[in-house]
Amino acid sequence: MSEVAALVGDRARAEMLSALVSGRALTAKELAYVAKVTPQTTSEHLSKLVEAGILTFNTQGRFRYFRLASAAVSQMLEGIMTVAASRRVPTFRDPTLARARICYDHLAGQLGVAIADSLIRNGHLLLGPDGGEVTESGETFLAKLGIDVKGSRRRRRAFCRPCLDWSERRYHIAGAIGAAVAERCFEMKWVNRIEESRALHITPAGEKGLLATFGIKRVAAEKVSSHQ
Amino acid sequence: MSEVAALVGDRARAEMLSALVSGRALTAKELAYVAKVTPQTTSEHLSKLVEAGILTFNTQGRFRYFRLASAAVSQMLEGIMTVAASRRVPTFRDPTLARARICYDHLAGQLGVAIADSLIRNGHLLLGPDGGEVTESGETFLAKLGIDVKGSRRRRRAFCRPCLDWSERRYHIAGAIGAAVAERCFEMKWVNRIEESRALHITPAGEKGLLATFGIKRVAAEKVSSHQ
DNA sequence: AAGACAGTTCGGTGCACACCGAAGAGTGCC
DNA sequence: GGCACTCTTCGGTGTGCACCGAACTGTCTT
Repeated sequence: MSEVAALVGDRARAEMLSALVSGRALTAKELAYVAKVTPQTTSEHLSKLVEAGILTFNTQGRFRYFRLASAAVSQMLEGIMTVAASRRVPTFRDPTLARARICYDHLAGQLGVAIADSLIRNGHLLLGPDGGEVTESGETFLAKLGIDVKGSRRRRRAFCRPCLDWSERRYHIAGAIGAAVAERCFEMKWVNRIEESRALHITPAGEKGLLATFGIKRVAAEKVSSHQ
Repeated sequence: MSEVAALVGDRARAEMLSALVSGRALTAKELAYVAKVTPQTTSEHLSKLVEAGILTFNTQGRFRYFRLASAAVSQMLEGIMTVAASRRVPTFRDPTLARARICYDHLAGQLGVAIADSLIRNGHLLLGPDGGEVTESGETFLAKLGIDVKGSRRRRRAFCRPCLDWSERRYHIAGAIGAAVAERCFEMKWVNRIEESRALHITPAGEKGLLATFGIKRVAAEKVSSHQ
């Protein structure tokens, strides 16, 4: 256990892993940039992480694209982040990140929690610490958005999993259905990735769509959450 | 994130934390013993872990009893262990640990998985990566064992949660109901804690009871699991 | 074939920190 | 009060390892 934790325990490697929780595959040079170390040092770090089964890569020409090796790794990192965040003063280095961000492959932050809330309020979703489920009305509702719930359900991975949000300290939707919702939001250009970050930008079309679909009024305008 | 992971990343501290995943509260001296370092060194480690919100302690006379600070910490450690175990060759340092052990406050290892399997097979329990639930017939069944399912359900903590077993690579029951089952097994003297370890010993009464109740024939006799 | 660029390997430097011995503070028992 | 015991604080030592510069391999471009 200590070997794995020690790998995550290095500042530079932790920065690289945080960047990869976005689910994207990044090249060694990009990772060097986010970790603020030279390519030589990055290379050492990456080979250790691959050796330990935390990352995998595939080579395309002279580029090497690194990504998290498994969902177990992603879950481990979320676990560490949750403990780390629980200690921190409620000041976020990046308020954009608290507003809307990507968490491996699904939406998180105020936006992720707001979507989950809206679905729950309207009887489309059940979500608790033990797990989650989409109701029949939810299946119909999401179909109108262009999401194939039955298809998601058939996939091997967890279908609907609660994910504890480290900034909001509440649950948002993960699993196949969480990924499907996020994918549709990208496709419809409701949200854009902000370069070099897990943060997301909500487009004007997104503001409209989110209000019309989920009744979400500008997450940006919401006060910093009021719990604890 | 890196600070928290770095704390777990030290060999001695990781040994202490592993010992505490058993859910028991241990004194500084006991932790010094499991970590194989002097009391002075242990004291430093413990104060760092408390400072970081990973451990808490309560003082009783001249003793200080340390325990994990929260369920989030426990979940983080399980996550790290899962990733660490996924890499290891399928040789366990301690086969007793693979057979039956305590995982925070519930049963794990071959025994934990076998109990979950039996309950599922008989329609008493639903358990998947997304969560779990006890059925009506399960409620009746567990009541006969002396477990108050409704009472467990009312508790604030997660009621029935899947926990990925690092030795079996399959799910066993965690959450309030998992803790309740474990507690009853202790009360009925089906299993005993083995000193200084998370491992459990199955008593002769336990062998009988487990066979009669769950149809489990000696987990000790089972072959080392056949996956991967 | 030459140059540009991505990534790796090697060798050396410097710092952070785990560790222990010695000494001190607080508690319990007789 | 005196002694035993648990735990902590302080100071000094040793080492593991992150880091970089320099040099090398491999791929793409022109």
